[in-house]
Amino acid sequence: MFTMSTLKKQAQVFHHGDLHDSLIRAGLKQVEKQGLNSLGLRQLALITGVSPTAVYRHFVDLEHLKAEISKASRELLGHMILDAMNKVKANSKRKISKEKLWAAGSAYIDFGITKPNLFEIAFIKYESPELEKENPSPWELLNGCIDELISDGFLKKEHRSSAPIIAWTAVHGFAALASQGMMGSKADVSLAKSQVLNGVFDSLGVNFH
Amino acid sequence: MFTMSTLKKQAQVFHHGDLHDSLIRAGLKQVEKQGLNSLGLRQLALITGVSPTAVYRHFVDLEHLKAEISKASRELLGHMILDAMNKVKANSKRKISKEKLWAAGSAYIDFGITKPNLFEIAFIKYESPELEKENPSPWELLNGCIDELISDGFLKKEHRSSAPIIAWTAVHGFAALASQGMMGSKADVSLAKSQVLNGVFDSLGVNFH
DNA sequence: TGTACATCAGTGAACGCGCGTTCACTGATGTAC
DNA sequence: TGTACATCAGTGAACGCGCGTTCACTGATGTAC
Repeated sequence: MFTMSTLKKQAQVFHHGDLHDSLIRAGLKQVEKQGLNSLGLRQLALITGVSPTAVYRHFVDLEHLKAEISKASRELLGHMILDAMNKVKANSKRKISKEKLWAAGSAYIDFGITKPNLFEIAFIKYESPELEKENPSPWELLNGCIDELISDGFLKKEHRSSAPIIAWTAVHGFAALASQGMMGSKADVSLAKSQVLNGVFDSLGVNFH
Repeated sequence: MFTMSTLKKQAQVFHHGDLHDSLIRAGLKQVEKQGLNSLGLRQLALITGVSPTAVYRHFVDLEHLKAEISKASRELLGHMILDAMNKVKANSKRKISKEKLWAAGSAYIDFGITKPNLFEIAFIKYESPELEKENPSPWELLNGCIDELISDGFLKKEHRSSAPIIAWTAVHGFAALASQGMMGSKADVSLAKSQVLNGVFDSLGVNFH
């Protein structure tokens, strides 16, 4: 009880100290739970426990705030891909670049399925000139995979330019469609997912199994 | 001048006669030009030259109207695919199922690139229980292509179940990303497009060239 | 170490706006006799 | 063929609401001397 009120008092200090990031985090939570259309400046300020006006100290307008939330969502996706890749453990006898690509694609798709609203905001259109690139970037992680595939001798060099596009579009398309529930039941989704990932490897001329 | 005023008078009759379809057409035009967020009930009524209340004679609410516009957009996509397929002319010496699949995929992608806002609304989530299936349906056209590919002997029967999913996700993913301008310049897009379509044929085990 | 003061990061009230929807209504159309 | 009347498809005014943004402000913090 005492602790609670102490915490509350801390939350009510005049200077928030971390409002910029807090707003972005609140935005991610709000979108994930209530969908993209529920994202508003007043709504976000309310959740964060701050007046609407305070937002303008950190973002020029709602558009810019949304753009940053979108970027944060892409970074979340990047982290999930990275984690999945890192879980593929090296083995002195085996080269793991193929497994890493599979894991990356699988994580991308899972993000779309399990967090459809975050997936949606990650790829909205917006105009915000002065935005740094996301880090980690899903696109760059994918390109890293492709490079490894080549240096391990699994992928032909002449496929270097087309490989990332082929992999990205297939996996992105699947994630987009599945996140809208257009791929049927859970079992259907699971089967279709492995079909698509196998399809990617086939079109890269890499034998996964 | 006289004709103009006659037309205007006709437009001002009390009974519109075609309001249901007019609203959907107005919706498509509005979305294409001004984007999905500009779609409102009042806005649509204004464009159509009718009071906001009149809309409720034909749609239970805005959600249902949006769902019908979305469906109409999918049908537009279906028509573009169908037209592209029909332009592939039969030749007594050649079987054209491969060319038709290529044309279908190409048309799907072109729709995403040239009409990004219509592409967006075609695949939004919505809840509308009592909606007939779109006709022509892009998904069914694709499946027709696959069947032809098999009966022409180009595609193995064991690929029947995975083929449409592989083709759809790749083409849809490309269209979605390109429609957001994430594929770079026009030349990049054109190159990437043929890489993706070739990738689809490769993963189906069909040699296009 | 204490004080004056500039700067920073918030508040609270108010703005105009356009939205979706409801209400009571009315003009136009179609139908039965 | 004309008339009475039910039904259909619109109108116009009003509702409450929440939105993004602006304004003048104030409390908290950091810094120079």
